Amino acid sequence: MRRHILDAALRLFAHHGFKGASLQDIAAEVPCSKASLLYHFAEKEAILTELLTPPAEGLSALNGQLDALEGSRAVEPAVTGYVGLAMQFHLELKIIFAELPQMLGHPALAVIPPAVDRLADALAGRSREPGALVSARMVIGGVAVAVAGGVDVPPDVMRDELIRGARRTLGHPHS
Amino acid sequence: MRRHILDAALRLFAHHGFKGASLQDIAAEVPCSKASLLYHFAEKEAILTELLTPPAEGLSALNGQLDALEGSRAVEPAVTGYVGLAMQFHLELKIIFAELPQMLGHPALAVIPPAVDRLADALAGRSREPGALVSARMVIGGVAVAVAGGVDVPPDVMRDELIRGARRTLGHPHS
DNA sequence: CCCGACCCTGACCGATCGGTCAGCTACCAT
DNA sequence: ATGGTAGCTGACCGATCGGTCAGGGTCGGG
Repeated sequence: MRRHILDAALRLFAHHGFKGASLQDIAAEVPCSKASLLYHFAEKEAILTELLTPPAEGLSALNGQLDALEGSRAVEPAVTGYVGLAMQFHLELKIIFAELPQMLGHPALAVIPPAVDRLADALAGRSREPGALVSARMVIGGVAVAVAGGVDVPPDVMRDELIRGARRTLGHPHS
Repeated sequence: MRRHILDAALRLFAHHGFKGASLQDIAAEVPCSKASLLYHFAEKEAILTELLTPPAEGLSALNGQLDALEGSRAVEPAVTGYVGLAMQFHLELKIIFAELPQMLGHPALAVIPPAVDRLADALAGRSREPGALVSARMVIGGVAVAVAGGVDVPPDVMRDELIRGARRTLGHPHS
């Protein structure tokens, strides 16, 4: 049941945003009563945090691996790791980008923006040059939008093209 | 006064989303009364449509120019034109990407997603190959996120880096 | 001096929001 | 049979939402 609620909430949050999808909407999608949602979850926000915990942990684990690498050695695993996470959690990613500003208010979600910053640092090859910083942000946003937007290609092709596009963006076309 | 309202609404919509920013919030930001907002604008949504009209018209005008060009000749002006629009309307762009799904419901805003599709087609050099389609979407999202996210570089440097990054993503590094 | 037009506002409306609560049902070990 | 527990729900709550309305303030032109 919790799984059904989370699935329905994931779809609705991704399509209409966190504030745009009401508990009534989620209950109608499950389907169940609104009170049943609040029996399984303490509050509406608890549903969101539980939805975003897996991708947040995935990103945190990726960052842990990337921290061991230095300089440009981190770029390639950062690209493949991020593309993999983005494709696995594409709906969650949509929520994260749409709701990113108000996440700073909720402690449980506040870990995400800094984790994105750490990923950007790895994608930039630990460089502080404006070109590297901008390119890193472009990869983060570009992969997210390409995955979220409806480009109709098979998943394995999409994954390959995302990785190659990201490498080109960063100026590391080889590998 | 209308200008003050639009400015306040632009900031709040960009930070909290359309549904996340209430008329009370906007009135407090202006500052004025909530009733005053609805004297100048028929409804809350009218504020949003008026905010998004200039970037929508700018994108439409850009698409008009790009339609005259064919194949890969459209790529370079598409890149520079889109980067220019993105930097000019970076807050509006944030709203557009966060609120993109529910725009299909409102006729006044429904023109935006197809316009984005036309831009993506130009960025892809009118190609139907998966690689070109994915790269075009990556440029659209990458530029938007890089502009919206707080990369602390001077505007002219940002503009230059965005154009170069987009060209690399598309595999057109020359020019 | 008055009038109409334009701005602006407090008070109010129904609807919907997130959240609470008492109680119903189904099940299971004793 | 019985007591307890887990799952679920309808009814309800205060707060806030977008939106309406009657009226007050402030002008410039006749």
